[in-house]
Amino acid sequence: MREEEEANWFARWEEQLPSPEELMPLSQTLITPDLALAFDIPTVRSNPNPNPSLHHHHPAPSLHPPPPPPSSQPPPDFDSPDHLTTASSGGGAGGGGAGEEPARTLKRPRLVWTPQLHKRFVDAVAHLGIKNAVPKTIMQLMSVDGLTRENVASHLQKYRLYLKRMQGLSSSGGGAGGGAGGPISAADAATDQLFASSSVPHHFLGRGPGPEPYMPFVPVAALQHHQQITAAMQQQHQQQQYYQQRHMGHFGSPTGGGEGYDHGFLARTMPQPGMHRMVGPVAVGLVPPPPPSAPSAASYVEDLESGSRRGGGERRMLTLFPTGED
DNA sequence: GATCCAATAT
DNA sequence: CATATTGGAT
Repeated sequence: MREEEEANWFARWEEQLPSPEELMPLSQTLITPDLALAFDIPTVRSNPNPNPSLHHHHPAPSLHPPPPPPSSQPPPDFDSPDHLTTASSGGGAGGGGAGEEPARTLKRPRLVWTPQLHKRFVDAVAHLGIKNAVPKTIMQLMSVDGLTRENVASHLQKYRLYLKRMQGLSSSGGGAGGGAGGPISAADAATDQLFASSSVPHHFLGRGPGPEPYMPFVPVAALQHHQQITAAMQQQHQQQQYYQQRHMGHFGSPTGGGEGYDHGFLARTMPQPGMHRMVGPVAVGLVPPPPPSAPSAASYVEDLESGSRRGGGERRMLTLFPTGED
């Protein structure tokens, strides 16, 4: 019964995990020093990112915004491509960038909730239970560096609306896609793309207060590290995407086949075949405080997927959703 | 004071 | 439309 369901859930979960190959392909290569410096993330989220023994490539974009002490220069981050409009800073400039003052007055670019991020979000909420799923907690569980409570709060707000909407809708189609392929698939309005694509934990709907159903435990793998996701990572891509979206209708995706865009970055590490792919919560030194009646497992952790799936024909935004649900 | 939440602004 | 920001309430 319920256990079975959960078991399935788990199974599916694993299936969704990205394969080692998809793991960290690009990523930091695009991070510009500017960007790195630009991120002045005040939050005290830990990010001891031990950085896996990556190849020569530099440590992950752990854009740890170390409070730039006055006497500090941008780390010699190897040469990186410029661009990435971080803003217009200065005026002009162009060229080079120049002013290096870390500008505390920098504003971070809008966070873009990619399916990957959203998934983390949903999983976190699911594991926390509606009760404990408040921005702060969610944020902590997500362990995404750079993510702020406000970011989560905002998204949560929308997410709740989505759930609510879904509650009232059970089978009648209102109009949108008309077809109901399932209880919730009806919602394919452009609005829900993100949400619709992600699996909504059943207990969410129609569920009020009450003890949480308990999610499957997650053995806290004391495994090594997995790359910590940083909002910055997302942001990089986000920026590009956002930019392109705004300025170009679609991406230059070769119709028909040319993929040409698979960022499967944001990966999780630990390809150990045959072993469960659970990773420990990144924040090893900062495990979220056990909420009053928190779900047993403090670390649920989950995966990230590569967002490259264009089925052939669909002209949705690029990082639409991959999860090939059943 | 912190944080949640809903509303509102960009 | 998706996020950010603000304001009121807890």
